[in-house]
Amino acid sequence: MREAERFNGSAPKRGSDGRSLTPRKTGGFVTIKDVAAHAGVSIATVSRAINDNGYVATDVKARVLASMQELGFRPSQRARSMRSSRTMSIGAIVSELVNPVHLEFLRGVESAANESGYVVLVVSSQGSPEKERESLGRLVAERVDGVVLGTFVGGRRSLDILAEHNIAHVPPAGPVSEALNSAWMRAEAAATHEMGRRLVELGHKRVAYVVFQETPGRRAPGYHHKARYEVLRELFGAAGVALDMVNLAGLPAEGAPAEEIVQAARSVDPPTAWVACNHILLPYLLDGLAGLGIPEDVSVVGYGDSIWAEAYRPPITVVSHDTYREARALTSMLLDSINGRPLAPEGVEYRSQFIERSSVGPARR
Amino acid sequence: MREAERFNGSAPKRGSDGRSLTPRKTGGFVTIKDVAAHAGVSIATVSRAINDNGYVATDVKARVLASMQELGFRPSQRARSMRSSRTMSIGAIVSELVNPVHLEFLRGVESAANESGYVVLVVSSQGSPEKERESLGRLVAERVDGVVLGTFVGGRRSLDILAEHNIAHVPPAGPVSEALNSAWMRAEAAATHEMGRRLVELGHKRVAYVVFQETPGRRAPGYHHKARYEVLRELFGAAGVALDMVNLAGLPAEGAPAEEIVQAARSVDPPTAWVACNHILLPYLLDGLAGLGIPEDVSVVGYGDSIWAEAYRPPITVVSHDTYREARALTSMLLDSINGRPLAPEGVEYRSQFIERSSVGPARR
DNA sequence: CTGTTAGCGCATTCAT
DNA sequence: ATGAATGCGCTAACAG
Repeated sequence: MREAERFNGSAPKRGSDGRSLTPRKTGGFVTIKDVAAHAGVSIATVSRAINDNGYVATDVKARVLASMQELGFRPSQRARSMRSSRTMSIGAIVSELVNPVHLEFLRGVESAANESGYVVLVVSSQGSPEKERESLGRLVAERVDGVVLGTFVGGRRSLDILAEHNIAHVPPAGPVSEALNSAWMRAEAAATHEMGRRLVELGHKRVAYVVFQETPGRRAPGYHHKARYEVLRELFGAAGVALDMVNLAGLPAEGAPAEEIVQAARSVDPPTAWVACNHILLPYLLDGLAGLGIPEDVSVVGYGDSIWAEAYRPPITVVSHDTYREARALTSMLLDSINGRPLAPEGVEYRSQFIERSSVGPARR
Repeated sequence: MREAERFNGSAPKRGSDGRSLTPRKTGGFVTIKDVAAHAGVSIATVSRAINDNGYVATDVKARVLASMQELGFRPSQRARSMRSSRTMSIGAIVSELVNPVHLEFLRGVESAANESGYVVLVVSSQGSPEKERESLGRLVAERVDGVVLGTFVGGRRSLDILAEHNIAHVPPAGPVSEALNSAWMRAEAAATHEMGRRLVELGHKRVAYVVFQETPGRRAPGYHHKARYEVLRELFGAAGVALDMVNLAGLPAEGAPAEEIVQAARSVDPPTAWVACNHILLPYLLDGLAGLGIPEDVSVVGYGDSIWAEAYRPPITVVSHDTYREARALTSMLLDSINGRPLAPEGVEYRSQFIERSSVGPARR
């Protein structure tokens, strides 16, 4: 049997022609009215029974619940939101769905949201501020109760969309251009500083910091790596260590190592330590450095940890933080705010850490 | 400034106390009524202007559009769905948000959905059939127009939830217990067969197939690896190669290699080739095999590709398919069906491939 | 304790 | 070409 046939059979589409003249009868879903009729009560009673709200005689309630079961009734959350102005949904936005760290983020958001009965709308900006605004607009149209910002690229203008529509969001809007979230930034800066000091200690004199190049249409989630870069620049400046920014035009093509990395590694005075600003860059960096011994020839550091970084030989040194935990905490905070619950006074606790593994060693002389 | 304070300031919650006496005025969103008042027309005219539907005088239309702009009006998709029985949303369900392959899947779903103006609700089952049903129930409550099944664990009973509510879904429901999707399975079986033949050819006499152990509360997305295992068992049976199933109780703890793998590798007659049934298992497998030379001592094969598998030294041989492309195609198919568009007669084209890299070599004698 | 009613935001029909 | 009125499914106010 062909695929398409089986598909058709399994999923008859509702309201088949796109333009029936009368409002379609809710696409064949069981409604509260059906339940009311079946149980021989009014819809108000059904509503009360569902929500355990107001007075309902015990036997009546039992009858209603039985009818619900039998008919397979699921109250429409959409209809509910019409009245309550709560949609029980939140949005999560990330720049691109390619970085395993984003998956950690989504996992955190989803788990915290689900625990509180919320669903998560996932949208991405694909690195484009324009696309980002479009995606946020979609979340507005869906009237999500709040938005968790993973990575975002549009800066203040994007946030204004949410502010304009009075949609709660985390992290809170600070001066985005400086640092999205100062607590996060502080933790990250401290760990970055620690990492930098270690490289200095090991005698590295030239360090490469690998980032994605920004283009007009495609921006990197800016506040992260720029601030880190500043930390390193300052530290290295004082210690007499050169810091090269290596810009990748994009994700290298399949099988071909990144040209920019290969070039930099072949230069007259090549870096003896390489830092990938981004977890997704790390494997590409490693691929680009193929042939060089780690850490005999070059040391390697990544941002963001994963089982792969740990399983790599040698295991890769990273600066990382528990994205899952932080996303969970951030989401809980958002939901607390939405529901008027008291917020934890300390906010989300960010803990970046420098995890030294054997990919880092003394600079080659 | 403390986190919580900044947060509160940035996201004033709407309808602060949980029980205002009158229906809340839509949480402060601009409505079609506001636009109508501002433009000095009726709401019907605004509606027509937005949707380019029916007759609207050109100048009136311009005025309405200007008012929309000025007021920052975004039509509520939720209110729209009330009438149209189309929510312009679809659900995507995966077992767990940990496997990078799932991220590829979500990326495919999201991109295809967005192109058609749909938003994606992401839910997970966390490997539990019960949780899966709950999550699907949430999607039903949200009245999604369709669901893309990534991995799922609840079998027929889960699908029945969708069928009961007449919600379109892909892949189509076949006899789940045998194979969710025969086209997919065929492609996967062919590539698996090729991989197995190669191992035989290289003289391997004992092969380990590493999977996650199922427990009552936690099931592996079954149809994948069982079917593959069968392919290998048959092939190896004929060739006189032993096939060991190595069950991992769960994800190994941080830093500690999986006990089950270490044990099997140390046995009297250890496997000379190892196959990870799952991309997320691969790094754990590599970690567990640490100390053994690849491919001198043991050969390694993974299911599902990623840049990490490629960047690993040696690069890891995999059986993989383009999850992103397939998820996109699957989603497009779902949307075509929902919108009554003709379906591509051939359905989704699945292409599994055996990608041999240097992690596979002759069996050690 | 229960039923009737109004209205959430929007698209649509029917009058004008 | 436009406006008034209706109803999608549901909850909450009010009247029995």
